[in-house]
Order: sequence, then structure tokens, then C-alpha cells
Amino acid sequence: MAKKKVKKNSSLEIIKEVLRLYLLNNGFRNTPERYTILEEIYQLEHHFNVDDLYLIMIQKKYHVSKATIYNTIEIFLDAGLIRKHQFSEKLSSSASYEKSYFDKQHDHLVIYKNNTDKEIEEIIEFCDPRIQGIKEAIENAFGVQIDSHSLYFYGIRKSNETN
Amino acid sequence: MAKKKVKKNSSLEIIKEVLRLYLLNNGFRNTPERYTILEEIYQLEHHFNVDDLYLIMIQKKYHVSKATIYNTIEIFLDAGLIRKHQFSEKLSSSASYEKSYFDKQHDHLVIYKNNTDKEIEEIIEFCDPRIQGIKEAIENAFGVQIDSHSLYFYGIRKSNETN
DNA sequence: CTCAATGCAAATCATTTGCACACCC
DNA sequence: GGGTGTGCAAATGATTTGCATTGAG
Repeated sequence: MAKKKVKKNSSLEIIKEVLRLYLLNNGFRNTPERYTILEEIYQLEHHFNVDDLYLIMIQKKYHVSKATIYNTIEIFLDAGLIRKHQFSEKLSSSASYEKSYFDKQHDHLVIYKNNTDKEIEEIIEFCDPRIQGIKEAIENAFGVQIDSHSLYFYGIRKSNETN
Repeated sequence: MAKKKVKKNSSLEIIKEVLRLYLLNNGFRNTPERYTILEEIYQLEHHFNVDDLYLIMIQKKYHVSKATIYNTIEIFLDAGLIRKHQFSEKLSSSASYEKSYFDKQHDHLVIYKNNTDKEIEEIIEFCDPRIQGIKEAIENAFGVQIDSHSLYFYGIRKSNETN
């Protein structure tokens, strides 16, 4: 446990330095809130939404508002420190986020419990290199520079897998 | 113009028959609203959102409510008569839809005017068969049956393409 | 007739905005 | 000090819901 903490702290320092440089280069201020929120996000192992993060920080007695979290997340997105996802096909549901700095780009397989109400059973991450080939083909075909992509597969578990 | 209209009408008949069967098989009623909304959607050549469709129908003096459009669209989605998209990365923006019955599945390249405010300049449809290979790989790797996918590329036009 | 479907208006809820105060630069 | 960033509360806007009425089966 102690070992793990040391490791986490050192990556946290890197991340905070990335943020520091980003803020500097873009004329934003070095507010403590931004670092605190970044720390909390990088301690999370799973996807989270703004409300999750807000509740966690309130429980930890931080004085923070959702508005600030929303603002800050926007900065982190632009800085490439986190990624945004919309897993549920319902538009009314909230966006999910995940730390992204040490990860390689990956895509998601959304497994529904069944095909009728589309309740999510599990979200699996995967990484298929063929997507790069498609990306390059599209870049050449349409004369664009592609900066990001999102790929989701939606399905259900095969019946012989349930037991 | 006249020719085109004849062609449209005959495909409309097919589509309406598809709806009729879907409603029958699923115990839903044959309301005139459902057919009217379907006709309007299949006369649209581009992506639309609920508000677009509502305004078009109001202009054409139809007596229809947004609630009914939302309900009906849900049915059409399930029937495979339309597809839903969320082009803007802003969650607060509305969902887009498009007729799907005569199309082959395709994906989208979202071209931003620039990388800062992410205003959409154009949305291009494409169809790369390699996505099928990825899909099958994922199905086998995780023992799932994939029913749909969504793939978006986001980018900007290359500078030498603007003039 | 009965109950699903409609239109209307009010409710919801994630996100955004306005504003007064705080504090980074 | 000046203006950006914050917390708070109110506003927004797409979608959903409640309910009385309508009309399909």
C-alpha cells in the first residue's frame, strides 16, 4: 500500500507539471482548485461524471462548486489530461470522463444487459490498431487532419457466456 | 421534378409498409400521426433534430406536439427506420437523426472550422469495410454479439484545401 | 367500450450563465 | 490594483412526464 502511494505521487507530480505548463502557455492562472481537482481525478481508477467527482470532493471536505468542476474539466480536456465519453445513448444522461495522460488511446465496447431497455451491464476498453488505418484513409480521402475519434460498439453478451 | 416525386412516393409506400408491420408485430397502434411523421422524415435529405422536424410540420399546418415526435422517433429508432447521432461534443446540444432504411450503414467525419471552439463546418459520411473486421474481432474476443456501432472522426480541413 | 396514443403544460436534470467576491499575477 | 477564477443561485434547453382527452381496435 505504501509502495503504491509513492508511485502514485510521482506520477501525480508529472501530471501537475503538465498542467502547470499548459496553464502557463495558455495564459490561464495557477489556481489551487485546478490542481486539487486534477489530483482527485488522477486518483480515480474508473470513469466518473461531474456529479461523482463533486460528491467525492464534498465528502473529503473540499470547498468546491460544480461550476468550477465544469470549467476545470473543460481545461483538462483541452490540455489532453482527460477524455470525455457519452456511454449511454440517452442524451439526457451525464457525460463520463477518465484520466488520459498515461493511457494509450482506446475505444469502448458497451455491453447492455439486454436489447430492450439498453441498461448498461459493463463497459470494456479495447485497442485495435486497424482503426489507425481507417483514420489515415479518411485523412487522405478528404484532405483533413484528424485530431481524435470515438468508436463504440454496442452489444449484448452471448447466451453461452452468462454462466 | 415530377419524376422524382413518383419515385419518392413508391419508396414511401415501402417504408410505410415496414412501419405497418413493425407496429403490428409489436402490438402498437396504427395512428395517423406515426405515418405522417414518417413521411416527413423520409422527405428530408439531411440530418435533422426534433425541433427542425417540429417546425417543418407546424409550418405545413400539421397539428402535432413535440412529445409525440419524441415518442414516435423512439419507435422509429427501434424499428430501424432512422438512426440517431450526437454530432456535437457538447452534451447540451440536441440529437440528430436521419432516415436509414435505404442507406447502408455509414460513419461520420465531423470537420470543425477550427480546433478551438469546435464549431462544425461540415459532416461527411463514409463507409470503410475494415470496421467490420474490428467488429468481428471484438465479438470473438469478448464473447458478445454486437448490434451496432458508432464511429466518428473529428478533425479540421488541411490548410492547402481551403483555397 | 377500453386502453394506448396524443397534445399540452409542467417537471426534470445536466450543464451554463450572471454576478459579487476572492485572489493570482 | 486589475481582471480572471470561484462559489452560489438562477437560467437554460433538450427531453421526459403527468394528465385529461381522443380515437384505434
